[in-house]
Amino acid sequence: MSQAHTSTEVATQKLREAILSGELLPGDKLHQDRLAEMLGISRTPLRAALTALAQKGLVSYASNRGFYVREFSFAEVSGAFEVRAELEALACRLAAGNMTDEARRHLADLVAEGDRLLSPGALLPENLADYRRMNVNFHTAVMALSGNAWIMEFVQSLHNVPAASDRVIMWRDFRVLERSHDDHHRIAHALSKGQGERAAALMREHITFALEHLHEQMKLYPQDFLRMPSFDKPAKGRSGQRNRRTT
Amino acid sequence: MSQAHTSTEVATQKLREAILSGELLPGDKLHQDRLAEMLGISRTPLRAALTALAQKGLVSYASNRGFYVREFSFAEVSGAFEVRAELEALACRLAAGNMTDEARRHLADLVAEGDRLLSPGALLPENLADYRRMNVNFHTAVMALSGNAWIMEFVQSLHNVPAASDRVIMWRDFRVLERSHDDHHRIAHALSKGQGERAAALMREHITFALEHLHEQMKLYPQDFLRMPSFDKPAKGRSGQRNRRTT
DNA sequence: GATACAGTTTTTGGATACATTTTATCCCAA
DNA sequence: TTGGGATAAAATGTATCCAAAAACTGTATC
Repeated sequence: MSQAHTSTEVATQKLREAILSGELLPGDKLHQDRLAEMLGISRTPLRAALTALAQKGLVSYASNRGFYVREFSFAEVSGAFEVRAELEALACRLAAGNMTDEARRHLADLVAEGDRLLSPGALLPENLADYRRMNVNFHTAVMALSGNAWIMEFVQSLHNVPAASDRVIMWRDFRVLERSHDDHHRIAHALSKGQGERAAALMREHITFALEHLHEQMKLYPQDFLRMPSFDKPAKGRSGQRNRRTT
Repeated sequence: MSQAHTSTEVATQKLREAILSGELLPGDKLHQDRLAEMLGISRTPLRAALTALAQKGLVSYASNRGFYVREFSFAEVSGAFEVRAELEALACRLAAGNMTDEARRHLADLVAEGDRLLSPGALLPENLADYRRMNVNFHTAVMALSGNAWIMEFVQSLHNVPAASDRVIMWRDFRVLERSHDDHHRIAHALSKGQGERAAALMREHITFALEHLHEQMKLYPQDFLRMPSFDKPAKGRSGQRNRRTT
């Protein structure tokens, strides 16, 4: 499947992965020479990749000063949820008018898969990745059904914000997980019946609740979020320089 | 005041202007050698600029095939309005809780300026630019007051879509202009009183109406939109190759 | 007359080299 | 000791050069 990709694209993808996976931490300086050598390419395609990621909001850039892994304030994370809630609610409103039998089936399948993954009464570690994928697919499916490509594009951007992503699953509290998945049930149900406003309201609540839960989790288990944006710092602080050389 | 800008940034800005002003038309091929020579820079910073603009959605890119000025379908333009309506409505809801006396005064000033510009009973050609600026400033001010930077960022992106921009003023029908400006009055009023939902509803209608009006204008004066996205074509058509060499 | 094909030309992608700016170091003076 | 400033070192921004890929052109063939 991987074919004829240009080095710039490969580098962009690798850097994106490294940032989203936490291999590169917010605030890290992105030295061009070192990174280029690590990736086995010259600085030209690397800079192209960095430029692209900067526009996409994953890295920050200052003239003559270079690129850094972007840091997000808690306000930005919180704001990302607000906007996501609104955009995905809009997606529901639009999707309700575009429902086909195939679409209904697709959503039902995703919901059923979630049921299956939660049926043991807990989210087993080996099911975490699948659940995550299912969750992403569900939200993506709704946005695709909306027929408005901007929604998908912007929500994708917001997924670059750590902790604001669908990828982040709060697996500690099973009750919360069940409730969240039940939202999916109800959203799929409402959409299938063409009830756009109802689905929109559910989706808005679904995402708003996720933010609230995230907030609580951050208070309960702050250590889980240490590798995340500068949550503890009030605004803009230079994060401690770490020596990372894990080839 | 403008100094110390890197040539990449200058090129990015110039290209953006050229595209948004219509100097470069959707579908135009962006030859690297020629553009670099025109701008008086080498291909390296030019490519950085193009890469940035590609991520921002102003130009499209295909590997080994180069950059083109992006073309938008009518569905995309229409979708841009939908999302804008939702995002700016959200901005109103949030801004209502952040109103200060200074903010109230700022909005009132902008509204008053609009009154002044419309007072002759028509939008005079020499006032067009000022009215445009006022309009942009009003919407920007509301988004800034929301305190959510994502809203501003995404709406800015949508302004890259031709005809979906605040810059585009429908000046033909003065009645419509008056009505639109009256919306500003009411939005500012509602916000000043902290009535977020009311302001949001007004803003949503304000923008939805703009789309509807655009649609009508396109039917009435199609020639005004010939230089715009491929509106007349159903989906993706190669726009006729024009020979443009107006140095 | 249209189409497929091969060779040429053009254009893009990437590597390297150079120029400019920023940052770090060190010395000296207050 | 601390501050300032000159100098050195490093990193970034840009230009140029080379390789690979695409597009173009003309010819031959059906």
